[in-house]
Amino acid sequence: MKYTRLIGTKDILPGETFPWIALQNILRDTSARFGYREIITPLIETTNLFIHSVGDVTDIVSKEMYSFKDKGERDITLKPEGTSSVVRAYLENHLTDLSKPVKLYYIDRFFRYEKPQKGRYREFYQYGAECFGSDSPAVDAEVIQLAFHLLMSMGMKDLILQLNSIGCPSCRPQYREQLVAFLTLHEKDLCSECKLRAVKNPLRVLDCKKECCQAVLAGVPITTNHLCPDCSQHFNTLQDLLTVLGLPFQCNSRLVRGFDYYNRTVFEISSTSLGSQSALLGGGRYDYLVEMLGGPPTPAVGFAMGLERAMMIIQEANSMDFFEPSTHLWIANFGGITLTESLSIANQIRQAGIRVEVDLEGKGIKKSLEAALKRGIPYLLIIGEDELKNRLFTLKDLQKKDQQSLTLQEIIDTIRNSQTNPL
RNA sequence: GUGGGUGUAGCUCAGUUGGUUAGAGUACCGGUCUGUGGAACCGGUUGUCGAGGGUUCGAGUCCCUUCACCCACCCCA
Repeated sequence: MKYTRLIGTKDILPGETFPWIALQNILRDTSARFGYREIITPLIETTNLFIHSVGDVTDIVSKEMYSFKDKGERDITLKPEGTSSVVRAYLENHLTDLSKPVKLYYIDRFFRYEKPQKGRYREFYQYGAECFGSDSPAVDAEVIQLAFHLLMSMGMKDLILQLNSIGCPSCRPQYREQLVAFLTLHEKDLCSECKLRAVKNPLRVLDCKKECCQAVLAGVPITTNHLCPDCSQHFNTLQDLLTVLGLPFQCNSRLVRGFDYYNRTVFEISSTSLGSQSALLGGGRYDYLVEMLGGPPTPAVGFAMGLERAMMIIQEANSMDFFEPSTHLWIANFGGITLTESLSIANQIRQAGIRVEVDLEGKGIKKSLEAALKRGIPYLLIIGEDELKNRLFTLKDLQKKDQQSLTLQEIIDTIRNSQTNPL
């Protein structure tokens, strides 16, 4: 094979595209039901945007970005995540002037230089929702409600919501201090990576899965015990709201996120029916990011969902019905004038919204019959010289196995009125 | 980045202790068949046996290297 697809990329083939589109339809429809509006941002951004928003000590920025210089010597990066771009566009296009809260969503593709495995690619699709301009816990609750609504519209079950609060600039420093003190005390028992994390990004130590670290973490100071009164109240109100809304959750004091811009609420929804790559969706509050990127103080909440993993669950559970439009009518002909006429008649029938294909090689009835049956096409139209004489064509119903001589209009009516393969 | 598994036709797979020109099914194309049912029969195309090197008179088979895919770790969605 001379050319092959790049590692970690995927072709979506005929037969697979329609489930994707159907999934996107669900995402758009559900988002609209919550008042979210779609935003489309460029695939590329300046590299600094991600360094400043996601954080330069995160794995994504430090080793997973597709970055390059363009011919104008500009530093450019293929988007590794969506929130940074949305915030940039929100500021650059003065969406700050819209009445708050501003609710946006995106369906986009992103790039991360990671080792591919099940449900994870280097080029991947994400849906994301972002809500700007309110620090009310009701926004957190509604965003989580949207997340559940989306997943359930896809027919998903076995969902687990994990919830935590990681505080704000007025309470996190103190917590961080205690955490670092604790980690320093137990430094010798931590794994080599966590020894580094303890200095650079101590919160990340909390979700290390290594046994040695887990043992140490048994006695670790817990974020939710160190929240300031405002954060604490915010977190409690959110939990009350979720309870009232009937959204089941587990508080997990070890839950943290991989991006630096989060504060207060963080959450993750996973599915027990996935293997190791079980996280379907994750997000949280980022009240300081807009300001960090040069905008006015603007509290915000959001989450992102990986669509490959969602597709895997949907397909395994067979939980969505996909309808791919397929051809209604195949036209058999005998070449020459009958082929020319077939092309012309096909277009007349298409005007009525019917999906028509013509035997472009004029190989006669037998071959067309086989072709139509092989493709599962329900109707076959025969256009030969006999038919052309009196403009009465032979329409075969391949399911009922009968045929009749009809005018063009009668053919259109017959196909439109049939229940198979609707328009 | 680390570890394990797998690579033979578009797809599913045979291929003996190393032995001639690498096979089957399926798919695809053509014919029987220039106006009627998914068939049947006949014929045809497709492989650098993942790639490179080594051992050998001889390698799909043994050895080394490498690449890709799958799975797990890491990380993330």
